[in-house]
Amino acid sequence: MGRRARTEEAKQARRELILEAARDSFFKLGYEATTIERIMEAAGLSTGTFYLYFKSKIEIYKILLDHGIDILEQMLSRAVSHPSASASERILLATDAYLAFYEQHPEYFDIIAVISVRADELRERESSISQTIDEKNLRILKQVGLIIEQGVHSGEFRSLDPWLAATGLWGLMDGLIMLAERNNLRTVGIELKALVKHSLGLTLDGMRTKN
Amino acid sequence: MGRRARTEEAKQARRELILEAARDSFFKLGYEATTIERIMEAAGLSTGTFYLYFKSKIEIYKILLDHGIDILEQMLSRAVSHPSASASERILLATDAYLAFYEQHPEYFDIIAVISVRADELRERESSISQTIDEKNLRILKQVGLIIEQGVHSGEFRSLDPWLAATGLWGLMDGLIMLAERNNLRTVGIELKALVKHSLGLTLDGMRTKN
Amino acid sequence: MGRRARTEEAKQARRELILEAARDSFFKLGYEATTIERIMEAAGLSTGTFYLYFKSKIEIYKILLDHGIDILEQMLSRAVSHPSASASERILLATDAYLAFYEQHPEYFDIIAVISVRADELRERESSISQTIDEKNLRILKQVGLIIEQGVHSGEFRSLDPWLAATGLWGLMDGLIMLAERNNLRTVGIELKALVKHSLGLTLDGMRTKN
Amino acid sequence: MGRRARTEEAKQARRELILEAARDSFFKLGYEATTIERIMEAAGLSTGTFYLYFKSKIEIYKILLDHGIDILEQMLSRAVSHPSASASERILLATDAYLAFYEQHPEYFDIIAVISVRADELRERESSISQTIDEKNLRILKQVGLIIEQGVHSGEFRSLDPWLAATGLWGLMDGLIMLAERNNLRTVGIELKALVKHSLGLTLDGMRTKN
DNA sequence: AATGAATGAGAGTTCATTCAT
DNA sequence: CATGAATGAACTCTCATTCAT
Repeated sequence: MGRRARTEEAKQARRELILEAARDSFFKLGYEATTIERIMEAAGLSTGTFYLYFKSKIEIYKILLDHGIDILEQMLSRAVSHPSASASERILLATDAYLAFYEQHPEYFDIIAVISVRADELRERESSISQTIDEKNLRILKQVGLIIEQGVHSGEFRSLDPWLAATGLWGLMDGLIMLAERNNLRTVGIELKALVKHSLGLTLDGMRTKN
Repeated sequence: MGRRARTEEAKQARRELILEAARDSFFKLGYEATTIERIMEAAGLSTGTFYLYFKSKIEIYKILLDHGIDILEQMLSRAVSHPSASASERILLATDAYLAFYEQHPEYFDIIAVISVRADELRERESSISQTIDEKNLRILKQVGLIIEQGVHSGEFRSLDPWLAATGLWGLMDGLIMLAERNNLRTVGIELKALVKHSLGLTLDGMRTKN
Repeated sequence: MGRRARTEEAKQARRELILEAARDSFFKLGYEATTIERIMEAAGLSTGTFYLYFKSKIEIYKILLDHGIDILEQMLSRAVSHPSASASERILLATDAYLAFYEQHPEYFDIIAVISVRADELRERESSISQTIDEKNLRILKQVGLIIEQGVHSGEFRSLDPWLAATGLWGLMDGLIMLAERNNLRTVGIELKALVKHSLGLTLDGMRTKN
Repeated sequence: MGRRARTEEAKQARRELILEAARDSFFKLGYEATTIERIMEAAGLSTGTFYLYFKSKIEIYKILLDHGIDILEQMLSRAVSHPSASASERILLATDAYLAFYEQHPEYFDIIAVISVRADELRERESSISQTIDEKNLRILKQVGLIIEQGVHSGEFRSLDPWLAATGLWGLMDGLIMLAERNNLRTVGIELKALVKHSLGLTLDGMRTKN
């Protein structure tokens, strides 16, 4: 890449470069402690160039949030699309995918779930992005909801509100991973995977039809 | 209260005033976006006065964190001390207490659960407070763990690791309330209480002995 | 002493108490780093009381300066008043007195000779005190000048301007002690007393009549 | 110079500009009373720009101290390098150089000799600079010591410790100039040059071999 | 298009001084 | 008289953003 990104591709590549640098820094230092200068130094570019590609610090954060959710959505979609599997199995696949996302993209997970920026700031400016994020979040939840619905239909799960159940399941996953994030698990000597397996097992058990 | 807090009570009242103002601001804006000037303006006092009552910005934050956990612990202890109740019922009492804490002290909940300060800064200065907080957190978890243990002993629950289950249960509660916090529930038209009841029902069901 | 200084003596004693505390702090921490609160804490009084006895921080500094010069003047007068001694001997007595002043009242010496306050600030407000200080300084110099004059008259010293010589002698003493103050001597392994003796010896030798 | 210093020279020039402004302010107001804002206002730049060129307030002070000693050292070296001259003459050349330094660079002299910063602060941060300064000070003293040593060897001076004598000579110079600095001479109607000439004459006379 | 020097509005914190008690 | 809580201006330093180059 030359000093100037004349072609559209070169520009895109440069944009990507900045995004990566920003993602790493937001992950390592959090939103407030991340400076534009630091991002651009990591990207091997100058400070001013940042504003050629992004409008503001908060904008790039939102874009990353958006990216993260995109990746998660894709990982989930792929995981869930095993048509042959039972609903329980597909839910396990989905939660596994969530865990995998956390492990493979911890930076994105942090940005999505821990959210170190105050919601206000996130909403204030350029609310269009915020809306997009909300919509994507919803789409993910819907996927899980659909699986549960099918499980109920097929008689695998007892009669329950698929939406409620999906939301609860997702809250559970978020909550557990957050415990891990805050190092609260280490103190107790519990491993995240075991915890998820255990908690999820209980919940799925509760969802299944009793005979 | 006069213009100057001469008596010990007046001083305590003023301290409380500042704490409240700080709590509100930390809740609304997060740690970084909260400024001393803003806190003191809300308290109707001048900036310099802050340092008559507190050592630093991070100190007041830790104190609030500590307060919050204290309140939560008390609410939980009171709720859990129904000796006659079954394990399930006592767990419901505990989670109800957690929800009540969230509803009655949302600012505290935010400070405790979302924790918007970088962990580093929280640990760096005056680490004694950080330790206290960690210990209290653990104590809360232990209370829940004990209930489960008793439930296992009494045969109400099937054989399971009380610690794992308690941690999972707490993660679930955190996760669900956080969804509510982020307004994710409103979009889906779900109420927090219903969600908690539902999710908890499933989990407890999974924990119970099957015959 | 009671909580209130009703009698004139009690007030004077309190004034003295504050002055001592201030002197110690100015010596240990310098002018800028000394705070009124610290002074009054050391004096066992409250901050506000300071302004009952002194107009400002700079005023008390000037007063101490004044005190210091008073003490020095007295020590010198006493030392010099050996009427029987030769001029050289009396000069040695005077310089010894200066050294003794430095050793016995290092705090005062520091305030007088090192002068950590900018001259501007010293002159700006209430110039009357500054004038007094200047006058006293002059009086000290005059004493030394007189000794030299007598030495010249008696033929012990060769013909020289007593004022010039006195000023030079005093500058020498100040300069040497300042070297000691700045720890410059320690690096070179020289002791102040030896240095003074040596330098003064040379100068006095230069002053004496050659045959 | 344009509004922005793009080239390396322009940057150096701007750095110099700030250094000059700082030097003047340190000279006029002392270390504590000098503010970054004031320095930069004098330099015609904004406050933030200061930190583009210097790390901190104490750093720029140390740099100036260093500069000053450099200039003095050079002036002395040049003055002293008259190989043909006698030891006395070379000492006079050295002291003349010191006086010239005081007259041509009074701001630097003040920074070097009066030293208005508490030694602690000077040592605390980035102690390497402090060491350099100490070393340079020593080097200057050594130059004078060498001259005296040669004078003793050549028989021009009587047997005396060159180090002691050099230190004493330097203390004398410092002391005399400081008298001038504090305006103590003006009151007495003495001119610095005359005073130096006189005092130095006496001392040198004392150092010479008597026959 | 790219640079990075410059800006300036704050940030947290300190402290001489005031004044209600 | 004495107190010490309260003030608020001033301090050093940071950083998102701008804009001359």
